[in-house]
Amino acid sequence: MIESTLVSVDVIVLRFDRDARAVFLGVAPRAHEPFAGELALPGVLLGKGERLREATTRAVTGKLGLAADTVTATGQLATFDEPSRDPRGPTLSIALWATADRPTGDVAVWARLDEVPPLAFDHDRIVADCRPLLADKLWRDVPFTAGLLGREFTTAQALDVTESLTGDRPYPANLGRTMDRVPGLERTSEHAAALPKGGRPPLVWKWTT
Amino acid sequence: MIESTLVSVDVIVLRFDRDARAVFLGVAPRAHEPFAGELALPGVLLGKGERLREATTRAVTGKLGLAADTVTATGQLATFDEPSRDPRGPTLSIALWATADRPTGDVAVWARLDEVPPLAFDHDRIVADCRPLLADKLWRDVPFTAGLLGREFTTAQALDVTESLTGDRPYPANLGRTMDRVPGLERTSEHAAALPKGGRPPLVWKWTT
DNA sequence: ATAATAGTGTCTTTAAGACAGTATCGA
DNA sequence: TCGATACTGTCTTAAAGACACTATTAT
Repeated sequence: MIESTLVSVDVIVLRFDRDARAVFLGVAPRAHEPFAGELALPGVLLGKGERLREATTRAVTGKLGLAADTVTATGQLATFDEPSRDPRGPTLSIALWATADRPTGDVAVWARLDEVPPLAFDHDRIVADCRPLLADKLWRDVPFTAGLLGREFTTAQALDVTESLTGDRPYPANLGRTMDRVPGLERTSEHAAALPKGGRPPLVWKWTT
Repeated sequence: MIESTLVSVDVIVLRFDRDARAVFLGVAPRAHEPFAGELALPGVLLGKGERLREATTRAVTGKLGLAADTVTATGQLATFDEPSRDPRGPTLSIALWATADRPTGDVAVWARLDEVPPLAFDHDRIVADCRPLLADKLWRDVPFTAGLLGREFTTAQALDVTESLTGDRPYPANLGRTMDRVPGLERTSEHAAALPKGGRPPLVWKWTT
């Protein structure tokens, strides 16, 4: 029998903050060596027979301290196999994404996706490599998009999320047409609450499912 | 220490047969239980510290009997974590793709991609789930496309590959414009050898790298 | 010449991008 | 009313799709 590589699961947890109008990445200082005290993606070793989905929840609750029901969706990104990525020995890292709807707990540090601080292990590289994959999922991967934006949102919020993920802000009218083509997404005639600074109250988009 | 899941690597090996004008999937009858004698994707257990690229080559040479230098490119597809996928116990399967340029050895069975026979384990599902990912790589992932088509090819061959992967055959003129936009691909003014049945000799496309 | 295959030019459709102009709120 | 925000309609550009037509070969 071949001696097997350990498999770790590292999670890119995203949360859209409606007040800050930006998408944030959840990281946490490491409790143990190596890299004790340094910020890192939440990650755990995959147990025997454990599903990736379970390990994702375990990482997000255990390492970030989020409540399990704040995780709205999860999925795969890519696998990193550089043998020297962990000083303790060769491990495979499966990068996954998760979306959270509110910042429960007090361990997590939330960093704007466009200002991610240096991270432990090869996590900088994981984030850098996965960013285009995440940007590509927006408006194409429905669970991801719905997980990030929530059940109801306005065009302005959709613009904020798009800007955080892709780095550029589309014209509202054009994004509206893109959203019209997203299956399961519906432009309602409901008005959201008016904004603090005044201005026309925006219409609400909803998922039909 | 948590007991770790075993990691296997299963490879979708693709080869374009210019005579048969179609893309073929490389599979082989299993030598041992479980599923002895049944066709399966070439797969191996990932060794400790082994790179995915090495394991891919090991699977393709060991299980399909191909010479190592027939593999023209490799890459990742997705991870399958169903715990009951292997009757011997829970294993994670990382699905990878590889392209081969000729059918060396005598173990491999080459099945047309549109007529894949039933396979062992959950390999039917792996192939089914990965087919859209493969179709998406064509003309977008340059190493994949070049690995499949080879250094030089004609428009007719590009049409054949596209049809095998996507299930529908574009108009030659339109595919030509798509190829004009592929970085590193060049429309030459060289003519390929005339065809057996007559007809105008086609022009040759080449990779500049 | 004819069958067979390859390549070119153009029209149509769809999606993305860019704006000007209009609408609706709070103060 | 004015500043601030939201929505609508239209023009432009780029890509994909669909063909009619022309070109070059073997027989």
